[in-house]
Amino acid sequence: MKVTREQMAEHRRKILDAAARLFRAHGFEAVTVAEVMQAAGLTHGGFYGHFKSKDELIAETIGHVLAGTAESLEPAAYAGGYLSARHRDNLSGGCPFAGLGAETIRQTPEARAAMTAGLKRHLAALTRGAPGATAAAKRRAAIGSWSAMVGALILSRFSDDPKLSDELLKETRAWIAKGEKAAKARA
Amino acid sequence: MKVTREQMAEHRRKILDAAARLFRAHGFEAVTVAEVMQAAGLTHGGFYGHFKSKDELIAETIGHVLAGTAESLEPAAYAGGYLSARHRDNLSGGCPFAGLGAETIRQTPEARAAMTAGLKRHLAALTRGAPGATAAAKRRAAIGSWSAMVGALILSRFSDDPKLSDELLKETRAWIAKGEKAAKARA
DNA sequence: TGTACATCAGTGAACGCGCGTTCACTGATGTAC
DNA sequence: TGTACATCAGTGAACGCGCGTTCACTGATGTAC
Repeated sequence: MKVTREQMAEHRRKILDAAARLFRAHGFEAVTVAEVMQAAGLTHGGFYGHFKSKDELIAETIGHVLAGTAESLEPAAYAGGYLSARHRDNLSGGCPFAGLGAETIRQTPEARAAMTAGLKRHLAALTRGAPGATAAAKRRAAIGSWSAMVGALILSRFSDDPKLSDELLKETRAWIAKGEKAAKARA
Repeated sequence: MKVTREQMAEHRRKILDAAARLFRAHGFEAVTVAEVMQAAGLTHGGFYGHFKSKDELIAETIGHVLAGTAESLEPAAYAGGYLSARHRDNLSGGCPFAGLGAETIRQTPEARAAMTAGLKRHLAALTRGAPGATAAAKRRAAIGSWSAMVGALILSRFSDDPKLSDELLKETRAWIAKGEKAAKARA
């Protein structure tokens, strides 16, 4: 049955929220449209009233989950939470770049564009917060430490040896902190 | 029809080679058993004479593609080829950790174990080649720079802006080289 | 070494299943008067 | 403001398709004698 405009907007938000969690937990391909709709409290048939296709949902979900980035992020401090066991073990609420970045390569141009736009905003925030004598040095520190965070989180997540997994997080945190300390001394 | 034992062993190798290329190019889920067998020059029905299931193929393929690691790798030098446009654009022949690591989280325990074993060997080689005053410093440099390589490759691959994509590779190379130079000065 | 035949790697049609998507229908909404 | 009805968001059965896997069959291999 028909619902109010406000309810429909809320349904759309719920679908995107559910998709954001399910995609990060299981990947784009393994999650079905019916699962997303059930998680949103709806039936699968209504999906196509909100989105043209599953591919459109994927692109919209990336934009949705990456909306609202911080203004400025200090890389070493940010790495403290990012490279934590809590974040590693929280797939469905975790970083979309680490969870879905590799899969996004094979998605539609719209999905890649949404992911790229989010990455640019995130790097801008890290660049603002990074130490460094010059703008180029700040940018370099932001890119280097952010790449290390994403890589370490992915490696630590698939590692089935808990000691190695923890070591990857801890040593990458230390590596980023060391680079930052050196940059601060120079600045 | 029956083939010689040598031919059967070669067929198995061809299946694993084809799977290694296809999985890296399109991911574990998007590649079908029939596609792998066709790429190996066989028909899909014969697949189950070589492997118990697609899941077993996945685990065996990871072990196959990660077999034969280098003895010692110097991180900054290794990053030169790893963080290159050539490697970024070569999905099917590229690094399995970057291409399949994130997806491996949701695969069977056997697949994760094969990936973890390969990562340990790779980190050992990078640790041997890394600069540093102590064993702990070498290990830290290996983990930090390797995480940055994997992360930067993934980010550069999904980025649809060529300038950003190139910048990610270049700045991460520079970031790793800078860290290495500082470590060498200390050692 | 040569022959007879049991073995078994590979073939290709067929299976059951779950997916993305469609569609006829329902009934509350919200607009025209 | 109240009423009549056209609109349309959501439902759930159904669709076509492609997947992983099975299986009866084929015919070359390789062993027993």
